[in-house]
Amino acid sequence: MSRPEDVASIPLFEGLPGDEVEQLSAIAADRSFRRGESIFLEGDEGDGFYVVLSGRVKVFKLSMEGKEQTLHLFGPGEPFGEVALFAGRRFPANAEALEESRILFFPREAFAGLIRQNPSVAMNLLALLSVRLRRFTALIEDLSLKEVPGRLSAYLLYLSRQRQGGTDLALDVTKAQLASLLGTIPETLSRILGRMSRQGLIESDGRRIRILDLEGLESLAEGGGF
Amino acid sequence: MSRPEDVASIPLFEGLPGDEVEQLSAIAADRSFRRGESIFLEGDEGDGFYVVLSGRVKVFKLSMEGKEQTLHLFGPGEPFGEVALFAGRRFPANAEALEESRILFFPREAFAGLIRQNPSVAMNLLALLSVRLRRFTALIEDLSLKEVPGRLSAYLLYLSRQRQGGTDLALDVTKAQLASLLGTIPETLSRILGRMSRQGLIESDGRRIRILDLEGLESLAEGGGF
DNA sequence: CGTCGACTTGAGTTAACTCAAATCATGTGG
DNA sequence: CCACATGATTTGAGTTAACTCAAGTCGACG
Repeated sequence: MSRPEDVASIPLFEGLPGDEVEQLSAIAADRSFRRGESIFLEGDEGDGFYVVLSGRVKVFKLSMEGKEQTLHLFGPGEPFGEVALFAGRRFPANAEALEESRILFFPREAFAGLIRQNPSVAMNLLALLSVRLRRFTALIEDLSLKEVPGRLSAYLLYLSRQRQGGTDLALDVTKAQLASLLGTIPETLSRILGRMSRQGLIESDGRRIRILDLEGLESLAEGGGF
Repeated sequence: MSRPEDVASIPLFEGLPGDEVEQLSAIAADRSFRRGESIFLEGDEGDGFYVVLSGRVKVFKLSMEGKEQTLHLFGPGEPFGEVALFAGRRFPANAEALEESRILFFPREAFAGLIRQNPSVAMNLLALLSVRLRRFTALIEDLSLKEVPGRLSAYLLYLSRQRQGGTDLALDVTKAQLASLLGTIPETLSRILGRMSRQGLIESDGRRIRILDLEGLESLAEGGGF
């Protein structure tokens, strides 16, 4: 159903013996999704989990009124939907392809044994879930204890760190997407970008953002007022 | 350092062979904390993890201005601080005893081997982290997509479910604590309890809350307006 | 009985939201 | 190469949930 080299390329399965990889790829389904296509919905039965091969996937919550809170964006090599395997059986959120994406699906049974036999897979999973827990902790902190400018600053600083401290950033998501990631709405994000530009903290042109005052941003991200 | 029967009573170690329990209890430190005493601070090096034997522990984030967001309350049998073992090495939040508590500390090295040798411990941990991830997902949803009355309703319904659908609830935390759990402040919580009482949704007297209109609460928790 | 912590209430402020509309960017078909 | 359609972004005006600060009130315990 899927190619062994694709399975072997997944960090989660790093160091897995060749025959196990073969077995896994025999049962994994290789699926494609178009931009905007739904992969699963909150409440769906979680009969397995997914790994992004190419493209990008958004995992998000939806409120009754239609507001969206993005929990996480996943790119190539990253697994998602595993939580349903270990607790609760149902997906706690929605997943949708942000662009044309190729995605592997591993059915649940394929997996129980694998983990027992391969402690390294279990360790990888533990590390993975821990990292995600840490991210969620940060998101909760942001939502509860920071205002939008603080969250935006934290995000920009995170991007800057990811690029070895570069101050020339190019958003890899739309601003509406970024708003959803920060727990706000596009209008608010737009106004705050404007304000931060006027104050000389950043320079913003479309998806290109240049950081002008790193310390100013840091103080904002820590919780300093405007 | 600690008693084997205490270690054996921890659900995480369920089904662990006797000699492993002995080994673990030999290296686990049995510590006591007074009400309000700090167990660790955000940013501290995580050289191990903890399990509550008795009492209660609050894990929380603190903002610059002193507002607190409770992430989780832990009771007897529950481990906390494990995230630092698998990712990041440092605690992402603060922990403090809410009351006189006895707590076991397991140093990091005690553990790496244990997991490799005992798949069931690894599975227990995976399940544990998954449940926590699910809770955090719900908390993020609450903070981002619901207003305080919705969060409070969800919490009351959760308490009611925990008590087999009973409608007579007794808070086991102070209202200030509850406010922090819901991501708000005591004043706001107080006003909203008042409003919900006036509307006949609940009856509130000190820490005793009686649910009068289950459906009304459910509609609020789903995101319906007041 | 006085004190301390927990809780409530009042008054005023504000960040962020909603709704509506204008503007800009991009890509497609003619 | 232009004109329009579509989606992304910005701007404006008005509203509101929840916050801050300040001042009670309540209740339990020494």
